[in-house]
Amino acid sequence: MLSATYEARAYGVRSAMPMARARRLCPTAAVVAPDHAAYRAASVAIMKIFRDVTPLVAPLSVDEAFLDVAGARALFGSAPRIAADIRRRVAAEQDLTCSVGVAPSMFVAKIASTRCKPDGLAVIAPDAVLAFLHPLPTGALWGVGPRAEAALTRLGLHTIGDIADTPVDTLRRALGDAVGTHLHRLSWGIDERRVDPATTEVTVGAERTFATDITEPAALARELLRLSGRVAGQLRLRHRRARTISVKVRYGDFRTVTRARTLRDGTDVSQAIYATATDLVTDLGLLGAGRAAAAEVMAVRLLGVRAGNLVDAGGASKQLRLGERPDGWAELDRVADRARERFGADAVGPAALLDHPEGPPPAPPPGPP
DNA sequence: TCTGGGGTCCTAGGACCC
DNA sequence: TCTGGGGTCCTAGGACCC
Repeated sequence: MLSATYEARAYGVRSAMPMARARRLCPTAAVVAPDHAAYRAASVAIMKIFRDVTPLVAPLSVDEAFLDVAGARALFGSAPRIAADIRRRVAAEQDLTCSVGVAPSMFVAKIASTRCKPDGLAVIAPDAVLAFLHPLPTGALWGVGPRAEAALTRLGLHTIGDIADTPVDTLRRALGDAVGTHLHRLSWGIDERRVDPATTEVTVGAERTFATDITEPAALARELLRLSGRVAGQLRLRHRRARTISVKVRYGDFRTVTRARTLRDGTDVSQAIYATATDLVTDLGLLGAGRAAAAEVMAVRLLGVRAGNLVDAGGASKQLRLGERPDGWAELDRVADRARERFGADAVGPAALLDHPEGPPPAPPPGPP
């Protein structure tokens, strides 16, 4: 399940909850199929409203962004005034409510907006920051999840004020250097991060949880091919290439492992990513000749492919090494991209992914298409 | 209560180099 | 020949966020 209304949340329904459980908790709930295209369109529209105010917009997700309005005040009035105007425009143009936190720093604005949801406006003036923060529970801090909260509780710390009154070395011992130092600074309202509109992705990935656990090598290989194609497509869309390919496997018992390999050159080629991913999964004993005896093969619940160490694709194609010949896979991707552009996402795809439940495994990596 | 899918960042150990 | 320290890169795992 993707999300839940506040009425459903009153029954204990949360986002990311399995559908069956959500229905159990709230049998009267209406279930609506998601419309991702509509969400994307609304997202683009509200981000444009933000950019009408300032170029310093850092999107946090489809429906959230940080805005630095310091320079916009001369034009549009005080920060609270700007916030109210944005809320009005979003309501008028998109028929959506939104919550806005106004504060001297990003993390205080974030906490403020969280606490005035839904459809609220919270303004925390600079001299009110500590009075606002210190009574809040430690879990309200951005970056304090269940684990860190438990560790803080073991130290007898329950509020942000408690963190502020604790020596930073105590926090570092309990939570690690980075987190300990960071939380202590936040507890005093110190956050030097600036709104940076130029952030680019560090990794691109795709993963899938199976409805039922998979043991069939052919099915695993097919999914690997599909995921590799999606990742490569995202890379080409962003004009990026990846040097590191990693796979993620979650077994039936929820144990999760990752394996990664860094290549000499960055790639955005479906087949290259698929070949590397296949190698990594083979090394785990799930595919190929080294596959463990059938009885020992763990059922796989989730399979993922991720591309990291991204570099700009630039204009030039990959340097061919001595004795190396272009193999046609990159050209195949380009042709397929153009076909999908014209005829839709499902226009072309690997034959191995055609809809036959027990189809043959995809072609092995090497060899021209 | 058995847990989506997209990400970010941190830690820790090992290899390698100066 | 041995030793130390620092920096960088890579890999694996884990916490956390929306």
